[in-house]
Amino acid sequence: MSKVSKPRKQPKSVKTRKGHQSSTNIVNAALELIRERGYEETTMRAIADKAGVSLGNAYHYYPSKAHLVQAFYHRLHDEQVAASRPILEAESSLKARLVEVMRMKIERLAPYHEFAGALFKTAADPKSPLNPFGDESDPVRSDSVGLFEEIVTTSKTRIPKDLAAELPYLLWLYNMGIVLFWIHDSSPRQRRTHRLIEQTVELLDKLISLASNPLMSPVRKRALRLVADLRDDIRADSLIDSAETATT
Amino acid sequence: MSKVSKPRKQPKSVKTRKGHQSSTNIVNAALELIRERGYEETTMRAIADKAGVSLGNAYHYYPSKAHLVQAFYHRLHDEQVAASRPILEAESSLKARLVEVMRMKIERLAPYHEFAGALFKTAADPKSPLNPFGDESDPVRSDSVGLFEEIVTTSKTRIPKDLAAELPYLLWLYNMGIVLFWIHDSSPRQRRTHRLIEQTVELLDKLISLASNPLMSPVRKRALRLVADLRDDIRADSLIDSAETATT
DNA sequence: GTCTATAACCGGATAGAC
DNA sequence: GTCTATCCGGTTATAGAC
Repeated sequence: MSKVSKPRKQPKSVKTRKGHQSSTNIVNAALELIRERGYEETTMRAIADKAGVSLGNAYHYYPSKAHLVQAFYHRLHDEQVAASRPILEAESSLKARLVEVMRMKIERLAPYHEFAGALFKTAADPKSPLNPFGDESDPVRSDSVGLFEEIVTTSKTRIPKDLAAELPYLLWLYNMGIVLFWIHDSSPRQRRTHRLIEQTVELLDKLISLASNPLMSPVRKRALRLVADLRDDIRADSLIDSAETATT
Repeated sequence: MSKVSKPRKQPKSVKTRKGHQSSTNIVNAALELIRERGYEETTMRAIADKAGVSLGNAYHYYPSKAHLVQAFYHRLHDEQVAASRPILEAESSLKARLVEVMRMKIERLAPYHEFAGALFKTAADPKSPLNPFGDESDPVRSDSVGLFEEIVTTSKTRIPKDLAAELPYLLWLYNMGIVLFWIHDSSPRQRRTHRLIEQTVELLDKLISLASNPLMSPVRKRALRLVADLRDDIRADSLIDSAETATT
């Protein structure tokens, strides 16, 4: 979990040396342009131009603009994971770790705030490769859940076993929620998102101690079972397709 | 709250009788086509054609395709609100009401499931008129919150005052979450979403009684203050813009 | 000043020749 | 693997008609 910058597979089979060259040229061009100008302002034509290939050729390697954006997103994510290392070493309580990691995450996102909406827009489509719940996001997602797992298991805060098992996934969901809020947060330096993080982490921390109370065991168990179900279901999605009529 | 089909304002000033005619022709054409073919398959050209106007003319009345979709969404929403009337009369407990209303909502959404993703996609952009948190969605949103308000206040379930004040908004958020899940739910008849509703409402109900316990008062108060803050902030968003540098 | 229409732009995506 | 030529659909510019 949370190994940084493992080589991501090429979207389309790259057989020749020249092919490899073109392919990487394209991602690099895309990455740079997106960083400079944002998502919508970066046209496929500009990317192809900068990469020194034709438009059609760019599409030969990356089936859609979203796939290129995914590469951008991957890199961002890797940087975030790397940047959490020092935080985990400096802090040992769950609460402090969460606040710091979440703060850092949205701070690193800050330069992209103005076009994050446009980006998020393409991610919202279930069919998009950027959809955070989808198959194609699986590597990033597990990596991210892995980070939260590490935050939880190596923290000095004591947490009931059953809760500890689901907490990483729940925290990942929480982190998605914060990002969603951030996207819609037009306050000066996204101050509101920062406030939200502080307050919700505070609350989360309290809720975790509450949930650890033996009296809460029944509710906790029920809630955790629900979470586990849903988490598995997401994975199952891609397998079902038939049996549609049989169950009607 | 929850008055059905109040006349929605025309997007662009309509001064003449003929203008009014064109304007409504366009929405009607859009509504019908979207219902039949879905969002992406419905082109602006097809809408204009069916409405018997030119493409440019359609844009004279509706500044973007998203605005036309908004009309579709409004109608859907009105129907949902109307359909909850009988449920409120038949059920008096908060729990039963919530389950039934949520069930009904997604049942009515069912015919549009396959293209709901595409639709949602345009709604995800903060700048889109369809963005559920945005100004342009305000009428629908308050209407919807109003429905939950009625569900809460006229239910026989006893709820602490402070919680009751924020609960409608919280339930609206909850309902958005369910829709988000539904969009990604590819199980046969969206069975998983139904299961999710049953289980989460069950849980919500339990949590509400727990939160009503005087021992919980401090946590509850803290959580509610947070919610109130955020809710107000969303509205404030549109007012800020300057002072950016001053706070840096 | 309100409506309507035609023509064009722009950018994501595809076809098909080499 | 690479290119050129096109398609397609949202959007815009602009000019004439009422």
